[in-house]
Amino acid sequence: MSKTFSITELAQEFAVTNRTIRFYETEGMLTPLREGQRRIYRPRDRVRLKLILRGKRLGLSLQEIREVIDLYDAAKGEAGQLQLLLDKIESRREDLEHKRRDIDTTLADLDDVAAKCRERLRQLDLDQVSQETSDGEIKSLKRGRAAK
Amino acid sequence: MSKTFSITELAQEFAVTNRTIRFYETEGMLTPLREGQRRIYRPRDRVRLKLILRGKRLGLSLQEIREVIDLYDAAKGEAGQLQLLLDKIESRREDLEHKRRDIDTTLADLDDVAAKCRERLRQLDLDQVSQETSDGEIKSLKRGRAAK
DNA sequence: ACAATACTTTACGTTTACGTAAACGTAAAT
DNA sequence: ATTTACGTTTACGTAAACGTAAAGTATTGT
Repeated sequence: MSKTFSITELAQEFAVTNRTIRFYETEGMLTPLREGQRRIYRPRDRVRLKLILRGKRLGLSLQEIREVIDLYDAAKGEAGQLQLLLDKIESRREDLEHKRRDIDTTLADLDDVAAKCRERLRQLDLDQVSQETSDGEIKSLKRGRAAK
Repeated sequence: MSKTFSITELAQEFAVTNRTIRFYETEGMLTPLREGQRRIYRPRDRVRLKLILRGKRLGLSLQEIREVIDLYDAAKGEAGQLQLLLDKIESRREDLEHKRRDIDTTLADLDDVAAKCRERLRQLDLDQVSQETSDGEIKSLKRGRAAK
């Protein structure tokens, strides 16, 4: 009923190699069906791959990604496990929020640098204009006027 | 005038090994002064180390981190370079914002799982209470009532 | 029938980011 | 004087995450 995918389809959709997808399988992170020898990926395999790649973008190791995915799966688990699970989730949340703050800080820093950049560009423009109006033509680009 | 640090001070402050700090130096990412044979780290070295480690938490490779740091340094660069620099900054910003969205998505997912978790816990509690009131004591934990 | 296409397994190679051990230098404390 | 603490260089080792052939299988179009 629901759609399935070949290895190459998935590889292309997510811009990874077939080898990478097979590797994730040997690591027990994907479990496609087989049709004879060929791998058949169901939507749930695709979701998993998506989770794996998202984790990678965040700099998680495959081991950490495995743990995250286990969190999802563990939602099937029973009581005693549940509190432990909630604890793990909380800890993961703290890690992610830390990363979020890192990102925000970095973005602010980049803004800062970009602002100084644009300022400097404006300054160079002005230099040029005043040279045009006072000189009638541009001789050469001034260099070395430090931005303090 | 301004404070300096020994390698171990820095290592402890940021919870890395001395080896790691030396490694970053061989990679040209840190350039401490020397006092005889010993390395003397200035505040700017400390800032760099902080940038490096922040980058690592975000999953950047040392190469990528180098490029980010170059962006900061390149703020000394002149005109022709400036636009190119702004472009690089913009591209890095997009990458970070992508990661931010990834994080938000993941946080939302985790919330979801946690919610289902708590719900299931409440359910288990209720089962237990009804068993206590109807039975007078707890026989065993029910299992297998799928959450659908 | 046969070539092309898509997929498979097996297995060794590679890069990154350090770990770890060996052997030694320098300065302060006992 | 020598132990202790802290640092140094040199160099081989290693785990993670794939890359990259090599050689075989299965299906599909002509």
